[in-house]
Amino acid sequence: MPDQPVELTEAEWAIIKAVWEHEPTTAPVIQEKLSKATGWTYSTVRTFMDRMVAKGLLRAKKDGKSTTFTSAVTRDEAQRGELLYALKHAFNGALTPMVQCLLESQKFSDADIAELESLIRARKRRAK
Amino acid sequence: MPDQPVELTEAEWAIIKAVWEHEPTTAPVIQEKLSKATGWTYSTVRTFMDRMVAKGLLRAKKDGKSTTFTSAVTRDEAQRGELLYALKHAFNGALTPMVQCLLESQKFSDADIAELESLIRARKRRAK
DNA sequence: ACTCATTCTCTACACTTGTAGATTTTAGGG
DNA sequence: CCCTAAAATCTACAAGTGTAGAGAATGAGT
Repeated sequence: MPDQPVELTEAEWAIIKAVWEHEPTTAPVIQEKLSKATGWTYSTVRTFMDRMVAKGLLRAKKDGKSTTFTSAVTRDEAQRGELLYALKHAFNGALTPMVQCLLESQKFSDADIAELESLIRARKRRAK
Repeated sequence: MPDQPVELTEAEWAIIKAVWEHEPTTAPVIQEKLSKATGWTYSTVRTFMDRMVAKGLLRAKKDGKSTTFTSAVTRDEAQRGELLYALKHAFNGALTPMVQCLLESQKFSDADIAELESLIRARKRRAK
């Protein structure tokens, strides 16, 4: 588990999502996977990945010709970090207004709402 | 309403929150308000505010000696932007996992949960 | 042992963000 | 009308982020 809340830039999100889906993997593979969506060259992708290793977001193991990368943070940790950032800066740490803002976003379907209700019910059972 | 989703840096959040609380206001006032928490000098605060005007986050009107600033985005817009950013990057646009992640954060009290339930009930009534 | 394609390394550069000093402007009080 | 305190302007710089080219290393096949 990471000591500090995990914070990722936009590019880092793209990279790490690809890594999660393919790990253990290599820079050429990630470049290939992202090239369609981003147009990034090998150099660009590799620079990001090396920087992410330096930050402790990825792990690299050199093996012969090529380098194998794995994630050093889980999807869950990264998601939590992102949410925590929003919570702290935009909502001063208050959860209810945050959820409220979420609910007010027009993009909820009735099915979503139903799902939320069951999430809450489950949560209540667990909390008891 | 802003054309593009509003995105703020950490420093910009600090500034705009102070502006919302005091607007219309001036750079010296904001500096004063933030100096305790941040230690920022007038120059620093003013630089941020000018950049925020350039980005359309604040509005400035020069009047005589000093410049009056007002917000150009509402708290709601900014909050939504932050949430949208998290939703898009961390959750690939899927609301339910986002809420789920939120619910799993240990920081919810029973009262919070109850409040959420009533938010959802309200939302259902509105949606009908 | 040589060559070629793959992969890596190194270097670079522009733009953004965080931070602030130095200097100039200016309005209001004497 | 001049001085001064307050405010503004201008310039700057380090670190971080997005982006990539040029050239070196290396392993696999011949």
